[in-house]
Amino acid sequence: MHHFSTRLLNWYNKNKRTLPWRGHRSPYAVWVSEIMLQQTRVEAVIPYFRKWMKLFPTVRALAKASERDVLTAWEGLGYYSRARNFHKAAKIVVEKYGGKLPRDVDELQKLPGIGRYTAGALASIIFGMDEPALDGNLKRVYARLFDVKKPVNSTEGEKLLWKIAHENLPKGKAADFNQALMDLGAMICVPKNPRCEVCPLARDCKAKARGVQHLRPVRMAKKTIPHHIYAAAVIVAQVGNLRYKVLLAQRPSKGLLAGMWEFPNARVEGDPAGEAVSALRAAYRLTVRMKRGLPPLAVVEHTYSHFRVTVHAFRCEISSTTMGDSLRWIRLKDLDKYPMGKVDRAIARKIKSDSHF
DNA sequence: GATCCGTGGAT
DNA sequence: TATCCAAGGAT
Repeated sequence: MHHFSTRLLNWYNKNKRTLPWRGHRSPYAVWVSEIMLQQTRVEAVIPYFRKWMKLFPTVRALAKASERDVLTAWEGLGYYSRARNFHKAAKIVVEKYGGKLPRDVDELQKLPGIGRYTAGALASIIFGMDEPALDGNLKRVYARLFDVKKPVNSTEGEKLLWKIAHENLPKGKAADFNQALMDLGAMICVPKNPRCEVCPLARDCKAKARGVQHLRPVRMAKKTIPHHIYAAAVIVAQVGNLRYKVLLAQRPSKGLLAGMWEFPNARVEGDPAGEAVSALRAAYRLTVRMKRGLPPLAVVEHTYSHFRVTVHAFRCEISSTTMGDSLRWIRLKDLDKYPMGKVDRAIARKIKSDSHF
């Protein structure tokens, strides 16, 4: 009985996905891909990867870029701290390592945005080092292959899976092996309805032998997410002939959508139209005025990781301002230069397409 | 060590 | 429509 890695690597040679960062000569390109792929699907990453490599082709180019340009390039990808950490790490690599990634998993892991998985992935894929890289795909595949009953998102389960990953790593072949398991997890050993009929490792799979592949991996239940309603103020003022400016607010440097720009908004409990003015006034100390009976300019629903929002964007005016530091007038045509989350970008697009402006 | 951090595709 | 969950890391 051969080890399953032989069958896996044969399958990989014939069936591996062709991805923009594969076979790339630049270690930096692999680094870009690994950061973007954290908790993010390949299809979502590909267009961002191409754009990023044009904007910031090298570590040095990234290190020299402004944070706003970095965040704007990341806009829409989510988990924006990845962009900030990557930017910081690029600067460190340029200053401390002469622009080259260290060939050492512990040193790699010290860089912001690089944890245990990414360090292993970079070490194996870039340098061919014998390091496992346990991501969501490998956890699922291993949980089935070895019929792991411990929850994969528990401390005990993770510890066991890393042990399995170390023990099964074929020496000298970690780069292909790690990526092969990722491709297998993405194409064959998928979360729901795994395609065991065409799986090269079906004969090795303990969960399948016991007919419980659908019950693996075991995962600890997550709590249900709350739903909140927000009222956002779209405050537009005319600057000149056919020229307008919009009032935007910059979010705090920590927490959700840290540092991103948004339309001034406040949480409301019930009827958004009825509570908007007082909520916005309390939140921003602006004297806001809203035309009565006017429907929202846009209603946007969105789910974040841990809660859901419905945002009603109202046309508002301000009669007097004691503008806080976070508030700023932005010319309508410059709206794209200010990185926003999905909800506020949707509102921004709505305004720009509005024939009134 | 549990919680927070975005978005979108699949089912 | 609602739920799951991704090439995880930081706090």
